[in-house]
Amino acid sequence: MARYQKGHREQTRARIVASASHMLRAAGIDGVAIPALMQEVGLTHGGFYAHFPSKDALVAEACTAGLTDVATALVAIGTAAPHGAGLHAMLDWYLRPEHRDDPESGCVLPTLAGEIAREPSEVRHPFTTALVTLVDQLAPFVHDDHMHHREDSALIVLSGMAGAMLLARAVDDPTLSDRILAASRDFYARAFSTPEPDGRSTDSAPIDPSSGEV
Amino acid sequence: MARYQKGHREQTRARIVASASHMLRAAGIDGVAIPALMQEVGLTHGGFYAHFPSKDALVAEACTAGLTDVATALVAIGTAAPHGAGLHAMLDWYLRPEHRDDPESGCVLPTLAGEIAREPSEVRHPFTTALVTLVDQLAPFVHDDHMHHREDSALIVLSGMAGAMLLARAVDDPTLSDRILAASRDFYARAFSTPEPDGRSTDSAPIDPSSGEV
DNA sequence: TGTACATCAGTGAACGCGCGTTCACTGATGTAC
DNA sequence: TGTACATCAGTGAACGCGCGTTCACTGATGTAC
Repeated sequence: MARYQKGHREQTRARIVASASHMLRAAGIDGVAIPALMQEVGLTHGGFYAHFPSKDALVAEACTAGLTDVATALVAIGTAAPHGAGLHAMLDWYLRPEHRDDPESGCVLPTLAGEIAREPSEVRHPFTTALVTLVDQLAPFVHDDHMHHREDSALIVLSGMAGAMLLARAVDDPTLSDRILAASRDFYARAFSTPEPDGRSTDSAPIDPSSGEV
Repeated sequence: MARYQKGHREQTRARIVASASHMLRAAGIDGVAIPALMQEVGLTHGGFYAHFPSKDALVAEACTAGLTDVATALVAIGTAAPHGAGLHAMLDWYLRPEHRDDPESGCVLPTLAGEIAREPSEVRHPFTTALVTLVDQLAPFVHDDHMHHREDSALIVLSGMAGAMLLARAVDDPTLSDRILAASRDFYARAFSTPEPDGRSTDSAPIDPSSGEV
């Protein structure tokens, strides 16, 4: 073995987490085996336990990392949009068919939240912390007349998007799947977009949703 | 072995499907092993393959059965509610904490849809058919000013409820979990309830949600 | 009425397989003296 | 300057285990003649 540069170990660890984060979204927690993961990273499986005490520890970290990635992407898209159109841009980005067809690089919630609910708190606790952070970052982009707390509205939009993507992916019929996404996109945009000074809602032009992965 | 009464075989098959339907919601598809399932039914694992050609075939049938159960329960609750308050009653029933805490007897969507998305069409196709039926049954209870199709509104409510339950179960913090459920309940009730003749929406009294399992 | 055989739901040992995890080992470099 | 040893990321055989599935068998009953 070649001698390693400083920080090599940390880099390897980060590569394991990044690969795991993508493989978990694609195949689910039970669908990812340590040997396959380490092969993807370019190492042999034995080395895994030099970096993580158990598969659960890796799952906890990879899920959290995936959720943080979504948060970053959503905030970037909301911020890049014209003033008042941030939520609309986020909805367009999240609920587009390309996202549905690429779960590996997409939001963690539709792919993994169902399994996370059955994981030990070692996984669920850091996941919860990351989710709260995501909700806090979403809140400034969400408007609602009736709610006192923007975080409530952010929770509703986030769970609504996740639920729509969940069903759109589970369903066998492409037409129905597209319809779930389109109907939800329109609905949440109408329900939560910032009203213009004159009182109408902002049905602003859609933002180009073709930018890269989460 | 005792000789069997007429229809015994069909009854055994139905018992396997019913047990599987509950066990799958509790532990996920990968979390249910054929030996454990057959033990639950009171038989040995070898007999399984006299009833089903494979685990996938059972999963397809059990998921569909679970979804049909939810449809039946929701329609019963919506129908029993006072006129115009059906959706409100369904939301109260679906999004209550007791449902969150008893996934085994609850809706299939938050527990299994994420895994179903990765299953072969042998599973996804019958699931889709059952979902369409559920949406058609929900549609009469849903009202919306903006949409032309009630089925779109029903899809939105259903995916919104599933998404809220998905996150409420994944999260580690009971207060946050309750908050997700309560906020979604209020929001969808406001957004989709039938308007009264005078134009106000029906914020009717909550229906007793203490009735049995799905 | 008696005997031989078919039926049929269920049994349980056995199969190959891949999993998570452990551990003795490798081999290139850094450090002590 | 030379030698002995420590360090350290990674290797790969091996462990016990439980999975989905197969299959020869059981034993009580129904049916043919």
